[in-house]
Amino acid sequence: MVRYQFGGENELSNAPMSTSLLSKLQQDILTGKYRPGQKLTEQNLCKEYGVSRTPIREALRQLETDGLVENILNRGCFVIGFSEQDYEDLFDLRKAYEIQAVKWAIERITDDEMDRLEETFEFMEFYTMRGDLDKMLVINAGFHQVIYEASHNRMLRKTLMSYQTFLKYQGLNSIYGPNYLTTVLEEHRAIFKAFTDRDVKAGAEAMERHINRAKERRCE
Amino acid sequence: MVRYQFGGENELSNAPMSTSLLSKLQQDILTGKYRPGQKLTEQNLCKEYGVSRTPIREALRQLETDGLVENILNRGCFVIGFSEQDYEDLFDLRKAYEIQAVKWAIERITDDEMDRLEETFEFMEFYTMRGDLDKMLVINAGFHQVIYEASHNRMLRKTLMSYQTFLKYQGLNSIYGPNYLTTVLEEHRAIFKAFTDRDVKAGAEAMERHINRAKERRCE
DNA sequence: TTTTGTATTTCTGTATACGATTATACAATG
DNA sequence: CATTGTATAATCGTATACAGAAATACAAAA
Repeated sequence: MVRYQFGGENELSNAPMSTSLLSKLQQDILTGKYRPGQKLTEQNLCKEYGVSRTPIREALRQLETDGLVENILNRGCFVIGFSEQDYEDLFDLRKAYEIQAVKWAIERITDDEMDRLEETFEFMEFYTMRGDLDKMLVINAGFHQVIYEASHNRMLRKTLMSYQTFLKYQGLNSIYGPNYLTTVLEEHRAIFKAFTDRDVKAGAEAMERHINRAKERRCE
Repeated sequence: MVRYQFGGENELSNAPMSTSLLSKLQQDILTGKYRPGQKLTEQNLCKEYGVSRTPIREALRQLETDGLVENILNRGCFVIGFSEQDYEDLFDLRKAYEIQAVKWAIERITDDEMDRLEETFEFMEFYTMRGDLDKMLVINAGFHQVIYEASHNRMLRKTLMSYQTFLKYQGLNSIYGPNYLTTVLEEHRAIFKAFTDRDVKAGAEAMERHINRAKERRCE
């Protein structure tokens, strides 16, 4: 079974050029360039992104399965809107999977992945001290991503990655706020400790607390 | 926010004809017509399904985001294989979501949905008595689907529906076996009772037991 | 003014065409 | 015999073409 390598924007290790088109569309929808309910005309998108209809249509099909647009026969693609309830729900869905991820990760993590987790956590400590918010956003995401990798489950990783992307562009994972940086660090420390202790139960509990707090402060 | 209506094969209420192509491909991959690692050549698929490359490619893109095939740049699509571990894991992933679904469903179920759940459960009792296995497979799936609907969360519903499809074609939700029919009925009865009692905690526990048992007997 | 019918335009769904990349076959060379 | 280089064929990615459905515009009628 082929596994993808840990990386930044691109999902696949050897992504086709059209993946960048998909990412752009995804970003433009999630950041609100295209409003919920708005029709995405293929020809307009062609002009907008400078490609022909074929790659546009393929990207739209992927966005459809991702649940970002809805395709109605012979009428076109429409941007799907999300309610306040949807946003709240998302934290619970994510929580369920993050807990499962940390459980499996603690059981299955390789030495190499453990090294990366430790390294990432140390970066987090460093940038928290420095108070570098932008770097922290990236490192925070990276910390969770190492856990996704270490869970060694493709579906779980894929889903949680897409949740991250969703939250990122919706601006729901900001860590701005009073002392959020240090409290988030402590939450992550508890998770990291569960890894060094190889304590699945503690890891699950720490992750649950982490996401619950995140939901409260609407951030990560 | 538009919601899809409860239905059989087709995900969307007004599905384009090409959705049937997607379903066929999905089925053929999951039932093993195309083996893991096998390359899916577009022209071969064109001949096989009697359409041109465009709809084939769009279907492949959707299968890619569904995680059934992997697309490698300029080399083509390859069927993804699943390990024994993957199959086991799937029950835990599904469990996490089914529990969340039943929690939300008990809180959010409408009168109309409650009627459908009751009706479905009564069918289950009837066909269990009759020992009609084929009907039970459909009704079982339907019982869960009503819960997905009642959870009123699009993502959750979509994911659990795709898990059902996966399990169906992989033959992992058979209820064949000694007394499985009656034990499954009792598990579902506990879930149904949680709805009539409006007891979220009991519902979650009943669902957890149900999926745990399902994992044990590798069925639904 | 509102509604209804029709003609025109627009857009989607599908098929086909073309350039670029990759795989294959086979001869030349060590 | 194994290996490398080249030519050919197969296949992918993208652009374009065409048929049919839907939206639009507008005139005619209530």
